[in-house]
Amino acid sequence: MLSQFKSDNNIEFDENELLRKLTLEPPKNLDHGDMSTNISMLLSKYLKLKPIDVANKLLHYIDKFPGVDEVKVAGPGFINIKLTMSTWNTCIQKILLNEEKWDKINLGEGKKINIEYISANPTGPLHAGHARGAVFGDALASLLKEVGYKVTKEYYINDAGSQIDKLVDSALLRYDECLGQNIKEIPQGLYPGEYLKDVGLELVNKYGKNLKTKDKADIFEIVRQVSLDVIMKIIRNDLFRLGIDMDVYTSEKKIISGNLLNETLSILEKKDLIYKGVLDAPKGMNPDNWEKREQLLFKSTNYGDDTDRALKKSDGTWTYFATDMAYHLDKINRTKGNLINVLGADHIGYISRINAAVRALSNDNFSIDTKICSLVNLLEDGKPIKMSKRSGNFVTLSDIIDSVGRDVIRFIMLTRRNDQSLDFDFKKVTEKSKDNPVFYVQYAHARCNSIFKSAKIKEQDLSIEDFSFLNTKEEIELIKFISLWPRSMELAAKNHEPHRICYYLIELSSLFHSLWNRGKDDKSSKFIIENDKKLTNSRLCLVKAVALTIRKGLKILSINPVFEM
RNA sequence: GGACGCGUAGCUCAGCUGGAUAGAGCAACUGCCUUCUAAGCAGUAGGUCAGAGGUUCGAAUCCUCUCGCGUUCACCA
Repeated sequence: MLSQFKSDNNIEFDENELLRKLTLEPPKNLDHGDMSTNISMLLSKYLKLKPIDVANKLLHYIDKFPGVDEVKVAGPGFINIKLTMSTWNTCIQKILLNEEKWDKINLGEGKKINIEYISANPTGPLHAGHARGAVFGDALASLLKEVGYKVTKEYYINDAGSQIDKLVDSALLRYDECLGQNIKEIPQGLYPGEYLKDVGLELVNKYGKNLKTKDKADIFEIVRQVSLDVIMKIIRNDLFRLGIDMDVYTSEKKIISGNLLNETLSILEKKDLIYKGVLDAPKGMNPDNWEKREQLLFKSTNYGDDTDRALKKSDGTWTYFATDMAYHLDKINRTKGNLINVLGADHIGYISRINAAVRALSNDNFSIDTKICSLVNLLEDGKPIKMSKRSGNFVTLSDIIDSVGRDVIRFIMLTRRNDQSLDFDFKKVTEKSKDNPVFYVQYAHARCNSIFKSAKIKEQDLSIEDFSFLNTKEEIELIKFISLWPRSMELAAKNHEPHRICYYLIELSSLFHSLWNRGKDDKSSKFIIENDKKLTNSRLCLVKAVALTIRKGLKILSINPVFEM
């Protein structure tokens, strides 16, 4: 159409440039028709005419397209297109004939993508803060899978480093305790949590008193392994209860003992990205507190970081960042595609160096998108819940699952953009009202199901033929909204923003509830009309399409649909 | 002091990557259960999108500066 228009008007413009800026999408306001385009604004520059006049020129090009009912110029020069009623009726038919496939989009094209999330230290059970990253990462993973990526869900176990020494010491204390020794108070700096009693018990079960007779250095590895086994079992169980199943658990210790650090180093060396040097004190810091040390450094500033980063400590051992680089090289090698990290708000300062690392190690072939999940404030009826890590008195993920259930946690934590902090109020999230979106969406689905029960027909027994009976404004609006589902999913996936799925479902539910209530004031608007089988059938098909879409959305969020409430 | 994020209705938040009159829920006020589930619906009221500039046909959205809030800042992990 563009080239036709070009020659007709004898003008020149860059079609690619235009197509990039061109929009053809359903407008916010449904009164503006079904599709809307800004093409006349874009062309007005070349034609040296007002957008409105351009639009009027364009009208007769557009109304020749099939399925177009009416074309109007509006506002500053938008061209609004109204599609014929039958377009929408066939739309519902297509949906029901291809229940599984009608919304398939192939954004990922089978490309691999690796998403690392949770990666909580294996020193204790998961707590509330972990829950958000866990749910977010998991929903994002299944969303990406849904749109055609090959997704690997990965957990990095930080089973090396000083926190493991602390863990071993804490475990040995509990071991003594299990052997009947009075351990009194847990010393400062060790992990006080009760869960370590299980580790002590396991050590006694496996080794009896035998560990007592040996040097600490000799038993370190044994205790370390038993502690990790017990705690990772707790963590996996917490994740299982949240409905999360990771594909890969990677051990930091294995990364260190393998050859990856050397590989990393040689890649950086070849690219001239490492040097021995001394870092300057950060701006604003008192230079008296600054100790100058010569270290092996990575030139992350070449990739936009504010300062270069240490790979080795001054005593020559690797930094955490160095092993993390090696780990990311490992992920790049395995994935040969882009990476995603889901981290907590306290890792904000880490983003730019890991970006630099991935770009350097992948030769700029791949990139990493770091999603930061902001803080979760736990509240009980508006008042903050006090937690103290010191006393081991903090709310665990397991506690939350016990009190509100998995579906509520998942939905609430996803009904917010990841970079916004989130209030999680135990009282509010179990409330059953519109204030609580979980029940709102579930209720819509339960109502769908209830209609089929009243009609004494099963979803799969509906006849999918004639939908010309669906013609009220509200029905068509609902069909239109359902047809937007693949687009919503695509946008959510492209932007790595699973919260959009939640908001879509809430809006869909709202439209459905509204349609339902119409039948209260006006009996002819009910879904089931006693003596009109055809009308009833087509309306039930619409209900089915709603139910299908809600289920698809909930499936991505790993939330079970409810059939009765 | 630097980095990153946030600032939208009294409160909690969306806003489709630059579109038309900025939207939901809660709280307030009006209505709707003999009816396919009222855990719901319809309506009223509530806004200088923190502030000031800039980019253009057009800005809550992009850029710059200012203010406020949050997270963070060397060999920890």
